[in-house]
Amino acid sequence: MARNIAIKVARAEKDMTQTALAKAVGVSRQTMNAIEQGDYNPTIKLCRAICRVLGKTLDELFWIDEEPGSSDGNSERR
Amino acid sequence: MARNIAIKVARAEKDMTQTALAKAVGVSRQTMNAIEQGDYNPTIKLCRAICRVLGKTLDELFWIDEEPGSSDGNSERR
DNA sequence: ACTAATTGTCAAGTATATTTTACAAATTTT
DNA sequence: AAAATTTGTAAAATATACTTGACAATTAGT
Repeated sequence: MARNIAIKVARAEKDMTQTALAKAVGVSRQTMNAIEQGDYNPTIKLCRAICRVLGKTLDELFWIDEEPGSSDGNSERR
Repeated sequence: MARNIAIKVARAEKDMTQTALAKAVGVSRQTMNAIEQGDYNPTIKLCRAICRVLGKTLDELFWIDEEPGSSDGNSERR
């Protein structure tokens, strides 16, 4: 997939470790790591939890970062 | 959980049936229905697909609509 | 009122998100 | 440069998202 750098940045802003974020969000450290690594496809419930802890919106943390197919680098949506 | 009315509305705006949306998004009709019904917790990948087809953002379709716990009616976030 | 289409729901199965344990890189601290 | 913390990765087990098939309830069309 594609690595989620937005989370890494937001985490850095809050000075949290992956382990800390994982705990705050109620999920295993490996799961958090895998998400940042882009190795999968979390549940929206988990995404919301991450957003709440990091103080970001879904669009900020989970929009772009993957879904091939569209192929052109257009950043338009809606 | 809580019914997702935003999707129902957005679907109406596009004059699409649940079946049509399900097909457009590559998922079964029952799954789309269950999501509108709030009976679960889709994958973010699926949420993105729905947003693309309906021309809405993640925040517009998938933010509020559940997560108990907070209990007060405060709509603040971030 | 009748018919057809759409929506709500259930049960059993399959696919995949998430956990646990465990270890090797890499980074930070002393 | 050694020790300690953090991060990347893997395999096996468990929980849950999603499918398929089938049927009742509701809504829209005639």
